[in-house]
Amino acid sequence: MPSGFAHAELIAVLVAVTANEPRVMTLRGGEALPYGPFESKHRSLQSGLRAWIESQTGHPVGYLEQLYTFADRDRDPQNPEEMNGARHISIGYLGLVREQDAAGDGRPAWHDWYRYFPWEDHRDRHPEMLDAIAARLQQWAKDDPLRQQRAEYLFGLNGKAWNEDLVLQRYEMMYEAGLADGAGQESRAVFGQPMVGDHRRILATGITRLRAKIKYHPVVFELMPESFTLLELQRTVEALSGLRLHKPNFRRQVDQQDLIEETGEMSSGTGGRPAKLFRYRPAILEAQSLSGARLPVSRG
Amino acid sequence: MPSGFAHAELIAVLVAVTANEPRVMTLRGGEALPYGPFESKHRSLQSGLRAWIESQTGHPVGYLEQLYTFADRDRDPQNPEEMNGARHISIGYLGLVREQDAAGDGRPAWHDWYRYFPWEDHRDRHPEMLDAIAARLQQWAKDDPLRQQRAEYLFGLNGKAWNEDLVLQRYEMMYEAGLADGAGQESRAVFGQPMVGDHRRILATGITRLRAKIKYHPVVFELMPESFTLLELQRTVEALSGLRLHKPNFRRQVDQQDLIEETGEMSSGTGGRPAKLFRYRPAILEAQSLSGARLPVSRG
DNA sequence: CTTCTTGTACTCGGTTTGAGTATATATCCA
DNA sequence: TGGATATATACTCAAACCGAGTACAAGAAG
Repeated sequence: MPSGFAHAELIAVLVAVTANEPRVMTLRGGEALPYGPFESKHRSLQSGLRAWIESQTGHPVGYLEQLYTFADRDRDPQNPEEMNGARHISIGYLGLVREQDAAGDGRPAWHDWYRYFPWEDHRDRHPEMLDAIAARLQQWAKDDPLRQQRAEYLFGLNGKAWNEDLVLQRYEMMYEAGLADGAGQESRAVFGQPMVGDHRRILATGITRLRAKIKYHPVVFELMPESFTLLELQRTVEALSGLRLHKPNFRRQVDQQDLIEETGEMSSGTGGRPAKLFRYRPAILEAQSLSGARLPVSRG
Repeated sequence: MPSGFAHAELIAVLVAVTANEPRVMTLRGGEALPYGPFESKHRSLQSGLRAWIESQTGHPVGYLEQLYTFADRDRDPQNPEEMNGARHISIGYLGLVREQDAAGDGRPAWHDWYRYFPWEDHRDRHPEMLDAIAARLQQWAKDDPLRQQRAEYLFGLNGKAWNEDLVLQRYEMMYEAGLADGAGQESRAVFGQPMVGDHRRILATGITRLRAKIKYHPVVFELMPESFTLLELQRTVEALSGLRLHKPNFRRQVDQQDLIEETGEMSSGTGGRPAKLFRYRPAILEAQSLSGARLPVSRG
């Protein structure tokens, strides 16, 4: 087999938010992400994947973005022989689909993504699991000040602030420390549900990307129904970020962006005062930047 | 050839900044980016590519990041038969190397990247070429209000502000309009030096990524020598972003980030008052975020 | 010693952001 | 019927940040 040839496939992190929980599409009882070889009939990977996903979920993909190409040599320790010398390449994609209506005929299974990363949900309480993780990490790092410092930073220990964007880096440190996968040292407890091969890492990559993206690009709306209340929008962002947001400020931000408009209708009250319904305004192309970082430009 | 097998290679956008000009490494007299099949001997793509680059340039790569995987069917219209059915995949990387000392023995050629995108340099004047481009675009869009609006947004026409981050989107629109490549309609002038296949698009992807990245991650320092003055740092950022920055504000920002420290030495005056020399402080891991986007978090 | 060029410190007003308060309008249930 | 409860929505206020500009310091060049 000539060098330069490889076995290549697509793998997708498909996200939906239902009932304020972020969900991800899985196979094999939740232990694998959907994947498959790509067909050559479509012009671009993007369009081929889009068609495939729609056939699988029965729903159009609102947003699709390439995530990362995974190609390290020891990716899949399960069958190293099968590919007789060729490298194994997976091109990962992140896709957002609108709320799926209760799992359809049931083949694709959607699972709460916090099942795989329980320590990432800081909406209602500080996850207790974090204390156990911190203890194990501290032991792992006890002879290495750099590791300690990094653990503090990544996991918000010793008064450091929690940064919701560091999903992948946290997972990688846990993996290194043997807390993520039973493969190496199987005696001790492992945190979060494992997945096949490196699928959990790929999922972490997807979550990381999405958490970063919602801050400066209005992709959340790809997860919302046609019309929604401001609180529903907020709950969706909270579900993704794993944080509770400050309601008045959230509203103000959304308002300033000019991304939504009233539909004129009201929500059919689910317990409190009815709320105005809004719809997304594909605001003059994707011109908006939900708070783009700035350089100190000079005029003249 | 079974579906799922593909011809795979690496392609690199290698950037350095010399004499306040952003340069990119090229082959074939500046018409191609460096590329090649990957070797299987290294554990990860990253480490293999790193070794390869260092052997080519004679310099260590400071920063290396995966860019994008290009795999569309009609990527390389030059030799569609050669791969008998297998798809052609290129995994693109962005690499930053420190100032190369005057091109060494000359094999790898470094070229100012504005040679390929002359309209992207707004440091000293509004590029005249933009007017010609605007005219051609306006004609191309004259029957389509959406195209018009998008052109205004992308190219800062009719009083709209110029956004330096939209390099790739601008290039893609020009490509669509037939302004980027002589292949389609060869009669009219084409803007910027073309490259082989889709290499120019890949370069645009790299520039886009880098311009976005310098705003929230301190990667600029990978392009700087050991010690440098604040103005040198500013000039480097300006070279990359294609903008002039406001000096006092730039200094304030850099100061606040706590990313650099004085070396104690002074610059050997190149014309004016000597400046303090600074060095990068690998500030407590990559904890810094040069102005991270915020969500309106709530406490409690 | 004057002018040029670059470096460095400071000011000032407008905008954004974090945090909190007050009030409106529904449903639920005793 | 009339709280209690839950949600919706409008304001306030101070701190931080940012864009823009000014003033002055210090070496180099003529």
